[in-house]
Amino acid sequence: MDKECDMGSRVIAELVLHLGRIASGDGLVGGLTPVQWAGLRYFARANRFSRTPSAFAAFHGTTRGTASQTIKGLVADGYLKQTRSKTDGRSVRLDLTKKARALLNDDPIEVLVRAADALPPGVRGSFSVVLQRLLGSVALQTGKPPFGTCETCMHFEGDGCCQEGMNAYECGFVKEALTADELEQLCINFESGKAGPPRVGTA
Amino acid sequence: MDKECDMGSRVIAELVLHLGRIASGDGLVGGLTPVQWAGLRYFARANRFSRTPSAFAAFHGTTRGTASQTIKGLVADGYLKQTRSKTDGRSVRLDLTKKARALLNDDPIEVLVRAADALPPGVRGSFSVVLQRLLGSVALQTGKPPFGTCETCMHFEGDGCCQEGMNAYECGFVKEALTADELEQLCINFESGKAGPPRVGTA
DNA sequence: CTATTTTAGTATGGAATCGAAATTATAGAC
DNA sequence: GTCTATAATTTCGATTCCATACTAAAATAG
Repeated sequence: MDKECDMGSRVIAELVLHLGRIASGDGLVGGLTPVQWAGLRYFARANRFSRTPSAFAAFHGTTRGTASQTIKGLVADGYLKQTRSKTDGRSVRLDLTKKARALLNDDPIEVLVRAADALPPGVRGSFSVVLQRLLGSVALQTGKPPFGTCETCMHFEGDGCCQEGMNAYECGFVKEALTADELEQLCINFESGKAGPPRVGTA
Repeated sequence: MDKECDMGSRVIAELVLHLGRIASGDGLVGGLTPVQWAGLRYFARANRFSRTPSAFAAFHGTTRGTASQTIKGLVADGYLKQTRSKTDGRSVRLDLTKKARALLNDDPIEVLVRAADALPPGVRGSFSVVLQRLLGSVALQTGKPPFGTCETCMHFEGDGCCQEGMNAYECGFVKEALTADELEQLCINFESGKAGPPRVGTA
């Protein structure tokens, strides 16, 4: 019984790894390596506080040195643009170029996106929830940041209504206002804890 | 609407990749690289028809040359044992040594196994089904073998009852008898098509 | 039976990746 | 001012990966 459960869990773990491997596209796709694709995806999904070499290293589970190399290649090829922070002379922010956004249409994981898109909507939703739960659990065990979005972050404040003297949305961690777009972007400072806030706009 | 669906699917795809990456363990774990771990897992789960360098290359989505190198390293370190086929002088079968089976207890994906084990049984079951469906869809799009088990394979024959002149279980593709254990092992010749046969034993 | 083609597996060389350690530069503490 | 911590980069050796070429055995054609 316990054995049977354990077997099912191990199959799930192996399936996740296998699916990730064959979907990430072996070798070069569109001139980019799997690592470079991972970088492009990250900088496309991360919010402005998280588009740094260090945050990408943490997200990707590698060292800052390796991350720096990957980023250097993407900058040299014209996929990322570097801008130094004005408030912190050490910090650097990376932004995708138009060339990169165009290339993302040929992302090799589109095969997996299409596969997920073929699922019934209800199944897709619950599947996504389970994935995030697994990710949170693994992140907790390995001591890595879970990288969630504002939706379920304990630092998220605001209800979408512009009241006097306060912003519609705000991050209590960096003490800055957030645009509606940024609520869906990944953040390295994510911390689970608060129940999901009310959402407006695209329901 | 279509956009919203697409977004959810893309998030799912990225989650799968990310989860696979951070769960596969960065760098050496127990003296093995992630690729070597993948090899050990494969040869632990594949049936005797599939424990060959070519099958592993197909499963892992790499070339035969790379697979051969990985296997060479595992054989040299005493984790795999090579035996040449008696019927086909070219073919080679790889089997795990006791040393390898012992090491598999320290598999870095145990963090993901534990995470999956913490899911409610019902959720775990349906999650696994969706994973397999995604894998099948991706395999179909990329033209790779889906690598399933007898349970839903169209080549599977038999009902567990030893009748006169026929085996309890048999594979219609390689025309050989199967043991009960082998029904749960991965096979490169898997082809989806037949509804699941009745199962006996561990329900 | 012999020649050709196909298949299984193995080497080799170059490009790329990775991680550890050392380096530079800035921020903040005392 | 000095010291420590942090952000990012550089360098180096080991490893991985893929493409290509190669050997050997089996299947097929004639």
